[in-house]
Amino acid sequence: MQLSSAYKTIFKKALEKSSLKPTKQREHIFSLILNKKDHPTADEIFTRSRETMPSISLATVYNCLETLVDSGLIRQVNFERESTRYCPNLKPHAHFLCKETGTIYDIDLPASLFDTLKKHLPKNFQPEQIDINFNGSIKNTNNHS
Amino acid sequence: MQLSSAYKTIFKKALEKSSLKPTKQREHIFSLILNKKDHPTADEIFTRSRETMPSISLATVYNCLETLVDSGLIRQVNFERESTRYCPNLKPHAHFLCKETGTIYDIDLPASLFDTLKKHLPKNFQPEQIDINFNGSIKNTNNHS
DNA sequence: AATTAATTTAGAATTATTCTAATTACACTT
DNA sequence: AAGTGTAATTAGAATAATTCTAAATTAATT
Repeated sequence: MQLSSAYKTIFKKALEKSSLKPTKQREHIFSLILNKKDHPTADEIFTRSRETMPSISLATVYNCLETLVDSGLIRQVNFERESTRYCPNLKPHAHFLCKETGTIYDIDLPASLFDTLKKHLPKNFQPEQIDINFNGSIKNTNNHS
Repeated sequence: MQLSSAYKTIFKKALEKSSLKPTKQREHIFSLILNKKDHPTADEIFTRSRETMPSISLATVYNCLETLVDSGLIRQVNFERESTRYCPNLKPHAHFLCKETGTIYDIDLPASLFDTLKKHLPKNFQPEQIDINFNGSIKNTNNHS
């Protein structure tokens, strides 16, 4: 579980901007989320972390995730009141939850669509974040051959 | 806390469609949400219910809310993992959470915008629901007079 | 080496929600 | 009107994700 040197720089810069330290644990968790982009929960991240860093605690996982989110390195994804999941994709996108499998898919969207959305707000409303969540199912496309 | 006769019909029809009964408790909670459209939590609804129906239990409030949502009479609103809130507005709209006051605002959106969003999904993705949540702050518009 | 501040840690506490099992209400039959 | 069966309500226990607390560790600085 290694961070490429490019991401290592991004990681350090982002944390230093808020005068936070690029610790082993923070880097470990960040690399884990980057290398398997499957929207894991804190608990899943905890389990995966332990494989290569057996001494890490669940509280640390929560702490690190919070600092990574605050530093803008990852995003939170929430569907209803399910466990919070984490996403390293920072491009403008929405999420689609398949009700049958529980899988979350990233749906890329043009930035213009977010602009259009913002235009529907009253002038004095200043959005910091916009979450767009679909949920539904994924149709089987067998071609009856 | 009375349901208008128009809403009473809607209420009964919606429940009967899923062969559920239009009980006193269900009607009470529905009317409460309709008459004060402020996105209350289950616990707030519980407190308000007790004022006029002191024997109702919290479990019943949760049960009733679930049946009302399933019957399509109200919608759930979730921001992060905060308590679920409930909304009687069934028109296409988004929600804006003001981080300073905690107030949730309905943001009306044209149905066409939801259609546009759907067009960005892969063809075999079938959305049942689309949630759009803004959060941010509301700028003070004093005119320095 | 000593001091300080930040981070990590284990485990307890919190809190919204769901579950369980008993009771009540109600429609339908006799 | 009494009995039966099913759905709904109820109180309280259980669950589960997350946050809190206080102690221990780490790392940087004097």
